[in-house]
Amino acid sequence: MTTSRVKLNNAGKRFTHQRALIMDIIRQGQGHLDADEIFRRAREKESRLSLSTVYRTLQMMKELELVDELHFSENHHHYEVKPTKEHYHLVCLGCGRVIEFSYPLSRYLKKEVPELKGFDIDETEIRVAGYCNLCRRTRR
Amino acid sequence: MTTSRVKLNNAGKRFTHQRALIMDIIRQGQGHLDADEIFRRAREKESRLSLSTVYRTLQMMKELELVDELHFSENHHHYEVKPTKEHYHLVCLGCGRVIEFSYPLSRYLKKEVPELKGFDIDETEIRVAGYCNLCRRTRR
DNA sequence: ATTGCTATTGCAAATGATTATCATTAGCAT
DNA sequence: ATGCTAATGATAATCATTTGCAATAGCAAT
Repeated sequence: MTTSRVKLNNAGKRFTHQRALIMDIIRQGQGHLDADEIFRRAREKESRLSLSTVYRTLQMMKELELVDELHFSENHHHYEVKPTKEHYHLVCLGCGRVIEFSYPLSRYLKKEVPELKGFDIDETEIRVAGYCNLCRRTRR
Repeated sequence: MTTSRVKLNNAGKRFTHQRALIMDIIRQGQGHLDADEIFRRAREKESRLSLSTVYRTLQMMKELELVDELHFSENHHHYEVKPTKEHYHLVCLGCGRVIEFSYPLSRYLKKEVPELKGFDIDETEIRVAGYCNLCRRTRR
């Protein structure tokens, strides 16, 4: 998409086809791919792509606020395109499935808590962990 | 403390002094130590302690619900004793400082969202990232 | 107390995730 | 088309966590 090209150029960055590819994959990934999965999918199109490039691109897109990094209960992160509508995540501890839900933060959380604690909010993440309807059946 | 001893025994686990030490350190750590910091502090008392033991103990304490694992914007986790009062965390992106705030989840988030999505909730984590009053001054 | 079973430990090596180095390649302003 | 320099690929380095295994030590039964 041309909008990311503009955003990159404005930041003095180059619009490479590796970056375009990685962004496309995240966009199509429906919001919860990890670096390695992005790498594997991108490699099918561009077999010489390096994993370093994936990490570097993710890092950069985070800084330019084109993507958000999500922190689930794992030791790697997940990525989604910067969302237009406010939403958070249910993560299934059984199968790893991620379900989005929309939720407008209360005034209390957005204004009063940060004021009380003298804090400038950059981003808020809500992660609800549990078991999806398939997995709770299967559990012992 | 004798309560963790009982909890361990009930689960068929042994109460070793390594485990007692690690729990004490987490308890005194005021809720946001990572594995390596726990290891370093424990080592001052018990110089032969192994890092593996720290990881294994954390894993076990998580399963027995003696500690909670927190996921900040880093690639390692942090640990706190299972809290008695509901609270969540502000994390400073400048200095890493962690500030707790109490916040009762809305009925909507606790009941309606999971029902709507067919989800059994295990735990909920809210992470507010930003800059504390010291760091927002220092920023360019 | 002593014994015996086996969970737990320490150590070292293995694995997984991410970052850094550096020579080569390729955007993009001119 | 040209030149400057950011970005890439490949590899090695680093950080975080897990695993395998022989030695050790809880703890239940004597």
